[in-house]
Amino acid sequence: MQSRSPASRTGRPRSPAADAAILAATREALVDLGWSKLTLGDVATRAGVAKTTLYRRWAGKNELVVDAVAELFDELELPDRGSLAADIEGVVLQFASILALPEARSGLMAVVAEATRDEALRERIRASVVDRQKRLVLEGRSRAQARGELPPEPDPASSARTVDLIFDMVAGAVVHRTLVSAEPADEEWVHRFTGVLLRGLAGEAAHPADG
Amino acid sequence: MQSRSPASRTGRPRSPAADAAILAATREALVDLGWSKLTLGDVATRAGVAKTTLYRRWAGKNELVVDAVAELFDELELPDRGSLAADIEGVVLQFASILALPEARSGLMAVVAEATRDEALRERIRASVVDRQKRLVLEGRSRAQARGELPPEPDPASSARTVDLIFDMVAGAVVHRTLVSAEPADEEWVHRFTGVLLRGLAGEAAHPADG
Amino acid sequence: MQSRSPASRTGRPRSPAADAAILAATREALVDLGWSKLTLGDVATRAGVAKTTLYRRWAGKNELVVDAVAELFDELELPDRGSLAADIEGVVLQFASILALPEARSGLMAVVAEATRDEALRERIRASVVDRQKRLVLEGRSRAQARGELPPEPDPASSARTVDLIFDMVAGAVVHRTLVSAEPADEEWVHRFTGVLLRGLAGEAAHPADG
Amino acid sequence: MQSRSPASRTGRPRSPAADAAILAATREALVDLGWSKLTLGDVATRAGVAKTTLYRRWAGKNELVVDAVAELFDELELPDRGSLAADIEGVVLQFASILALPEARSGLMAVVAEATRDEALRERIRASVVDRQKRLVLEGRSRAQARGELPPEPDPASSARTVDLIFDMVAGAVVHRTLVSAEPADEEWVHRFTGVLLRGLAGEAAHPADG
DNA sequence: CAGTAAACGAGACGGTACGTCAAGTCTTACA
DNA sequence: TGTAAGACTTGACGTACCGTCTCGTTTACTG
Repeated sequence: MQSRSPASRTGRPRSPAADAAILAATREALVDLGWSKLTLGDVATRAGVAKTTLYRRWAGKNELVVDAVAELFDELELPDRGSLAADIEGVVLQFASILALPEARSGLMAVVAEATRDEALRERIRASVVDRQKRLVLEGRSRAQARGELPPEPDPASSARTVDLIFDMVAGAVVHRTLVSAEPADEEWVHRFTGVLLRGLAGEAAHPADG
Repeated sequence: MQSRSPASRTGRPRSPAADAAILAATREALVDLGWSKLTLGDVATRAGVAKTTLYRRWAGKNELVVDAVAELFDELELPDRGSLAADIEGVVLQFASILALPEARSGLMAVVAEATRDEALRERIRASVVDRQKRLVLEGRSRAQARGELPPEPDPASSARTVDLIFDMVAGAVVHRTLVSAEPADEEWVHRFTGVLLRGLAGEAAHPADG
Repeated sequence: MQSRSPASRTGRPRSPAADAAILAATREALVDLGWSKLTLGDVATRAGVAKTTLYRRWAGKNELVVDAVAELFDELELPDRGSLAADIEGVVLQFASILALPEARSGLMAVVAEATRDEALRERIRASVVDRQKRLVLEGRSRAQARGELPPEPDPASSARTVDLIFDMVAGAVVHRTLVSAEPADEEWVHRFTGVLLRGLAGEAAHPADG
Repeated sequence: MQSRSPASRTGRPRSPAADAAILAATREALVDLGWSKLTLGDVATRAGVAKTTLYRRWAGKNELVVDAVAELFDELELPDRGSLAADIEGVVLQFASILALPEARSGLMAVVAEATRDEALRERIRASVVDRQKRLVLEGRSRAQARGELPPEPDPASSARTVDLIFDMVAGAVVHRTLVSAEPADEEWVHRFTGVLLRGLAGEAAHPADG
């Protein structure tokens, strides 16, 4: 989340506890206040830390919230439920349950909005949140290939494009359902969505770029 | 966007030009500054209007930006390209081209983020932006039914659920592709995406709730 | 103390009560806290005014304190005690009694210190505090001339130099006695000092520039 | 300037060079920045010393600056120019030349201002700066008595009062001339001032407490 | 000549105040 | 009554120093 030159060996070392306290306080403040009313002074107070300590480690509200929210996604993992469809449903449900948390709802869309005008922030989100979860798609696919549910990938470039498409469709649909439509992404919805997605992708393998 | 009691007949009437000027100034400011640096004082100045005038018509930044962005979506229409797939590709491309506008990118996600903690704002977005475009899905479907590409809807409740699912998938995927992945939703991508979606939905008709 | 273009006729006018409240609060804070612990935020709070209102009218702590202290000196006046020596003793005692006020002690030397590196501030002090009181020296001299205690001034240039010298000696001695030596400039001291000064000046008239 | 218990005999001794470096850096910073912008962190950096080292030796900015400025006055000495008037002119000119140094101007008045609310600081200034120079007055008087220019002192108490008065008048006038009037205390001015002072004091001897 | 205790540099730490900025309200004169 | 102008209160901003602390390192005296 931040790094100093490894050469700096001198001086008082940064308190490692402060990082964790600040990120936890940030999530707590997101729940209580939401993004727009969250102030760094308040986060510092909640964390029992001076404002300067916070600014020494994060450049601003955006970066702080990205890191605080990103930690929520680290617990995602691909369950082994025996079939591709069931595996995917499981991970989509996990994703939906994270997006149901108020600390994620409030913060995530806001930093995405900020990222539309801030390339570095966009990169940080991609690195901390998005790319970190792409492993799930890859893992799910290779597991399905091992089961014989999917054929091996022929072309790496087209494979990457497919992963990206899947990710945009899954993440986009769940986010839109949860935040814009404000309806729960519950088991029934996830089941329907996964069905449409997998059937569509199955066809995609047959008609990779036709009309 | 605002209403006065019909009884107020006395006094100086509100300038109708001011509304348009303010909304245009808002979009201009969104382009120049983005959501977070946009200030109502600046919008008022750009519109050649006093801050008081602006506050008399909108409750705050959120409401103002929703209205300013909503106008952008009014130009969406369903082209008649001869087939369901082609029609959908056309409207998705239009949607993507709106999301490519900086005034939409900056503002839309931000108000969605705000809406996670503001029921009234969420309703305003749904009314001004989302529901207004659901007509496209309905129109596309009935046109396809007229062409014989789709069977008539049997059950209105399941029909509504399907429309919602389609909308979440289309809007979500385009938004995610555009704003998070920060890749253009160009013809090639839209073609692939539409293919997956329609094939998936075609199967959905056959297995409406299978396991 | 501050002036706006006379053309600004529009907009809400500045509250005239705020000026007085701020200056009084400044003196109060000088008494309670002294110069170095006085903060503009605290002054604003005491005055029942927002910090921005204060900054709209004064550029900073220095300018504010000069104005607050200058008002203290406006009450100085030359008593008519019947003789030059008695008149001067009277005014020196008044001056000493002002310097005995904690709000003057704390603030005056501090702004003089600041003024060593700020030409504009030095000018403001001279205009607000020093020059405003030179009238006392001039008035005392003309009154003494009317009484026949002093001869009429021959040369205006040398006259101005003499006034400056008197002022430096009177103000300097009282300030040093009060603030550095930290002894009271009481009647006995003022009497001795005035005696030395007047006898010295009487001689000066006879030997205006001897070697 | 600081003292440690004589019992501390063990451990690394304080660097004697650091004291000198810090005081010199303080004067340098006074010249460059003036009192109010001088920071102890900056002084430490200029002295090539850590902030902790500085705080181990001085309690704060006030004490540090008093010591740094006091050193400037140590070079004052009474020249033997053959007459009381000439001797005094000489020493007043020296005093004026010190007050003309920016490091003295900036710092001296500021610490005097601080001293109005800090008894210990006032005592430190008196010990380091004022009393140290009173020797000049005493020395000048005894030399003049040796020359027969002044009668021997009859009463020690009245003598001390006279020394104090002289000191307040000399130091006060030069300081006011230099810092408030912001005019140079040059030879011509010093000559006029000294003339007034000595003639006044000569009379004082004749009328020690009359009107 | 090893042990020890203090001084030292570096820099993080909890604070306080800074001066600025925007939000949203209020007060004026004018239309 | 609506409007433009701009003063008003409020509260957060991000920065700068304060004076303290905690490190790892250096340097004299001492046993």
